[in-house]
Amino acid sequence: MEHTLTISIQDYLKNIYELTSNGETASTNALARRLNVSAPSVTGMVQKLASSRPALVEYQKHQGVTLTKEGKRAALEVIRHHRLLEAWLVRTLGYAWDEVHEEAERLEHVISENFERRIAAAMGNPARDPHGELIPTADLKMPLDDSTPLAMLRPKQTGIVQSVKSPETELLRYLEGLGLVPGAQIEILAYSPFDHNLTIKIGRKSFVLGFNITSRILVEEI
Amino acid sequence: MEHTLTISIQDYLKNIYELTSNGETASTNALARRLNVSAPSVTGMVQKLASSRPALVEYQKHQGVTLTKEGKRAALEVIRHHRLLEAWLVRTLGYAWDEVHEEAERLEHVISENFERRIAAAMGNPARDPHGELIPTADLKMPLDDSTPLAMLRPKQTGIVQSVKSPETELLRYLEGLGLVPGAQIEILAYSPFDHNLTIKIGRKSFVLGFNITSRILVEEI
DNA sequence: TACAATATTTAGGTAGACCTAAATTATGTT
DNA sequence: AACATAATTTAGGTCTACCTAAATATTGTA
Repeated sequence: MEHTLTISIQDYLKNIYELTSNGETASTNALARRLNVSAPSVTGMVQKLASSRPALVEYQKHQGVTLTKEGKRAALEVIRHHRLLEAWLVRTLGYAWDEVHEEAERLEHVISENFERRIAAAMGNPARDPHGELIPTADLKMPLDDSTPLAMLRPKQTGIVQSVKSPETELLRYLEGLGLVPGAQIEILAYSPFDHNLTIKIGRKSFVLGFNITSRILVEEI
Repeated sequence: MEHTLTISIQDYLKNIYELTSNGETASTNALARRLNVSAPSVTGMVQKLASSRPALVEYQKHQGVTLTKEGKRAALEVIRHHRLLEAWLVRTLGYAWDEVHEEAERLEHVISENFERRIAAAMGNPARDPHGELIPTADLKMPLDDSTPLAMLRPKQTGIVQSVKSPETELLRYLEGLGLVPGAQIEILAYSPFDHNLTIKIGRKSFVLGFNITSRILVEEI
């Protein structure tokens, strides 16, 4: 029952997990974009994953892909590795939160279960990575997330930043400069309905962010 | 001038380095055995490495392989990664000295220079790994090793164990049980010329080891 | 020095993960 | 409802790193 999952396959599963977390299927094109691979390559791989036994994905021509139970487990394993590694790199090697992604991206595929257990234990089994993202538990369940996208908040509402979903170094640095990091208290000052810009206050500073950014930040309303 | 060295190539170079450290060329068969690969596969890869520009190995049909300057640099880089990782795993994650090899074997190919620098600095740039093997310096020179194989010592001689060259968990555990680890003080009690067995004393215990083992242990004579 | 044993290489394939170009299916308008 | 556009798949390759079987060198020894 044990597959040997290649690095490529692990990457496909991880990305399918992320694309389907909203309940929709993952399209060939969307996957191709994320994986930096051509669309035909995705079709081929997805066909293979669907016909492997046990199947890792559910797939109907032209209908997009979803993960099977086995595929989801494997995806969560990779995501757990990734997020634990990010936390580990920040906490024990002094990496900045914007430089861990790339390193974790390569390490996630090669660490043993032993390594995983050891870093998790050494950190006291953290619930979130440095970007505030939830870390799947050791038995591979993704904890419930009760946060809302910052983009949904309106003037007068306040919240605490939970997580920032982005692998882009530049954006992360920019947000850090604004103080917009997990844990920060924010208040919405204004909303412009046409461009979906929000004016946000943190401490005494305030600034305006577009939907592009606010949709990628999750907050806990208070 | 920057090659992209695949994991396979890195493994070839590392093993060629080790096989040629005695000044001889590395034979196709010896490499095949170490890499767990067929002899024809080695021939093919070695031809490729010899004709790449810049060439990573020197190779003449039927004459075995040696590393070029570039190949040696690349090999030392991998070996530095490996040994730093072993030290890191033991020191910060509490791995036992006999379980680090396998983990380091996979991680060595994917860590960044940034990661390498950080763990080296965090450990204060250690000179040796947990097996006592010398770690190539940051500028990729292998420090001189003034130690002698234990197998060369004769009764009355004493020394301090420097390193144990073996990836085998069982042997390492066995030696640890005997107290034969880097740093241990030893004295030779007896030598049998026919089978090359040595009787060795550590603390109050003494035991007999065959050439197979004594040739893989390096000591500093005192 | 000749020849068997051993080491190495050549020849011809395979599997995985890609790619481009061309064909097909879906979709969104008008 | 028809058709252009976009999304997806099929067809046909490539490249890397393997493999086995067969051919060829090298070597040690009779």
